[in-house]
Amino acid sequence: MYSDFNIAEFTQQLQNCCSRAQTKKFEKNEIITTYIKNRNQICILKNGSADLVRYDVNGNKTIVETLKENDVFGEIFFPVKTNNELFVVAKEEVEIVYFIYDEISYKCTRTCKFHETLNSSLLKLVLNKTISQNIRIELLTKRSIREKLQSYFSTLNVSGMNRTFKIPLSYTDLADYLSVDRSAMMRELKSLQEEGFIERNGSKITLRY
Amino acid sequence: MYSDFNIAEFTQQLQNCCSRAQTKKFEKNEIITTYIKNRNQICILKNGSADLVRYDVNGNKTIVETLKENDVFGEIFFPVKTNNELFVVAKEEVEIVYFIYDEISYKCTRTCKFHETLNSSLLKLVLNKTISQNIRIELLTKRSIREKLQSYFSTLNVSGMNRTFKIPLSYTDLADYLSVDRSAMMRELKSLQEEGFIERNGSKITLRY
DNA sequence: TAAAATCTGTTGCATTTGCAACAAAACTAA
DNA sequence: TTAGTTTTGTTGCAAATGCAACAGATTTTA
Repeated sequence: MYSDFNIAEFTQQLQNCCSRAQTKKFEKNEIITTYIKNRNQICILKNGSADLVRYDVNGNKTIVETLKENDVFGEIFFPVKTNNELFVVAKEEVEIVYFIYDEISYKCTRTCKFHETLNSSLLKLVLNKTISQNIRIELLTKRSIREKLQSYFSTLNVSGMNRTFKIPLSYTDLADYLSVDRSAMMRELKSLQEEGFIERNGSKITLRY
Repeated sequence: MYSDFNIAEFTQQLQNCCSRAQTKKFEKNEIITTYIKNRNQICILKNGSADLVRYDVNGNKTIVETLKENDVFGEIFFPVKTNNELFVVAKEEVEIVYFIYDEISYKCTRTCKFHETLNSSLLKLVLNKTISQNIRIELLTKRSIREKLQSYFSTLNVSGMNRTFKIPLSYTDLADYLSVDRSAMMRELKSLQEEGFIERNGSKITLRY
């Protein structure tokens, strides 16, 4: 929605400003951050991709969010009191910019031009996040695995043009993202294929409806 | 998290400012807004309660959000392109303040003190919304009805002190909120009771674990 | 206050989903 | 290149969930 907002530029300004924003690199499979303390931390993924993951008491893994270039994440988006172990894992080499909201927001001397537009920029960032979350919520409220898959496919097929696409997750991860059993999901994929709704070749899917 | 932020005061300022924010009242069961156009509308519930509801093609009802006093909602939080019929229904007499984000944000003459802090206030509002959504997402990723119920109960029992509380929804609505079948949910409530995890008296629940 | 509408509680049965397990394929690291 | 690890694909079976239906309780409306 806020495509007019240039996040790359914003990130650049953030790094130049006050030295309060830091950049850090991570290797594949490294843990970027754990959500424990209440540090009001905000992070922006400059490049690469990552998963926000939760394990519950039974050892069930859930991929809470999939993060790609220019997505924001951080403790500030979560309630202070949480029972769960939440962390962000790099899926490839990534670079992130992170800062503490309060530091950037209040403690800076409001002299640079950047600070005047800071809140407005952050607002756009967070509004975009809200929209993503609502899409996620819509998927999760779907009652059956079939509907969840269809909902997921439709997000990959945003423009409605590319009826063939590659799933950017392993099927194991996809099940953890849809919050369903993997074998049941595979079964459903098979049914969708047999009933002619999709064609499937490895991680490549073609919609046929 | 941002308890320092006084939303009542903010709403007041909003109404005084530029005449661009409007107030409106609705009776119980009236539709407050439908999410169709992309008006970048933001609403604040001044008092009362409401549900953000979706019906899918099969007629399944989902309560996407439950809204109470001082909660924000509006089209701005949803993707432009949506397949679903989304609307907000008043559960009792309500009063809302609404405005179009772009109008407030850009078109005002930036002379009043209010406008200087507008973006920062909106940011806090939206950050709080993000947190609520993450709590909602956590609930929805729970794999079983039992876990969903427990997750829901724990949000009602935030302080951890009031182990007895009244469910602010009918059981019919609760099922639509958890996105599960009502009879299956009732069965699960019965099991929880029989196994001694809860006591139940109408809409009053006492946690026993 | 009576009638209508909605909600609660419950059940039997069908369907879906989860679990456990395993072999084959694909990928990764030494 | 090879051994180890992870992913994919599949199945049988158990458990959970959904569906349909209905009676009684409760609430709303006329």
